[in-house]
Amino acid sequence: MDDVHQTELDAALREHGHRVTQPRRAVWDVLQSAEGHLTVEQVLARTATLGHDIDLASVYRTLALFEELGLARASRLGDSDASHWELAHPDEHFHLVCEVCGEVDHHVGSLVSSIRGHLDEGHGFEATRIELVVSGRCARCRSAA
Amino acid sequence: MDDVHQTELDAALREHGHRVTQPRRAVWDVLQSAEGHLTVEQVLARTATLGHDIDLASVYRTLALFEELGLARASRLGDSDASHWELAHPDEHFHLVCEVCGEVDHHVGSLVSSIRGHLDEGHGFEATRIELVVSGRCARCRSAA
DNA sequence: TTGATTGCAAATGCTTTGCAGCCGC
DNA sequence: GCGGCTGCAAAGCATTTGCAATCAA
Repeated sequence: MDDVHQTELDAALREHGHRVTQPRRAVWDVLQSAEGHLTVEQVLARTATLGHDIDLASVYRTLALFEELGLARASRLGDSDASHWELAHPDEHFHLVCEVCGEVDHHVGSLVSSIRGHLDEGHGFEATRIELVVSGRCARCRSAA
Repeated sequence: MDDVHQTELDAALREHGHRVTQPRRAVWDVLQSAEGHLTVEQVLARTATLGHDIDLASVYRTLALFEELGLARASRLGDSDASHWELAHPDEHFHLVCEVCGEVDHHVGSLVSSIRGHLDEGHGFEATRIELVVSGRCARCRSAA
């Protein structure tokens, strides 16, 4: 698909002694072209659309590897049991989940990093991972009501 | 156990047309006397210690009811699959999970409400529920390293 | 009495794992 | 060729649900 992105994947895998395989390329492609969050099932479905016949277990294993390499991130959104995956964007953000329309919005801002700083200075807690999920009603659904 | 607390439970249940049953009293007792978070299995174990023989499914149903009534709250902490339950304290707080010692700390402060205000004013998003889980290393484990 | 609630057991849904064969290196 | 990866199927967990018996009101 996108050779530039594939090169990025290749480098990350090789750097840690992992092999570049077809399932890993396919999952990577899907994450690159996704506009938001995808469940594991959705990732599987999209690889199938691209003509790949990958096993569900491999998708799980691939996503776990990507997370370990810092390439992807999982979030528990809303009341769903399934994890939602996205590329690990360098900018810190959090999620706004609308309980009415179900839309998940990415909120980029200084909030997350200010939380980190606040904790480190005030309480000596070194934050490795900050997971912030806000549920409620988005502006559109509020005005529609 | 504590009659004052039981009265509180009775009122909340009756107000919504629910019955006051022995399993509900028992789960309520356990949550009251818990110093932190409990998994469903832990709640079950503690009711057993108190001499009650409750089914696991009933514990799930009871906790779900308590959440619906605003009496309890569930959180996904750390990398564990199981939900962790606690009483719904009126003050907003979030959780600091130490990846080294596993301790979960409650952090009370203005951070959560300031998040709510920020979202409402700046983006029209009405936050119903704010879930903030911070993973990292607590001060003690940092100095121990 | 009467219907909400429980216990029991089976089912569900997401995720993980064991293992033999395959493929990247 | 070697060893990491994959596909397949089965297992593992947390959680939910159907249903008959039970118990609060």
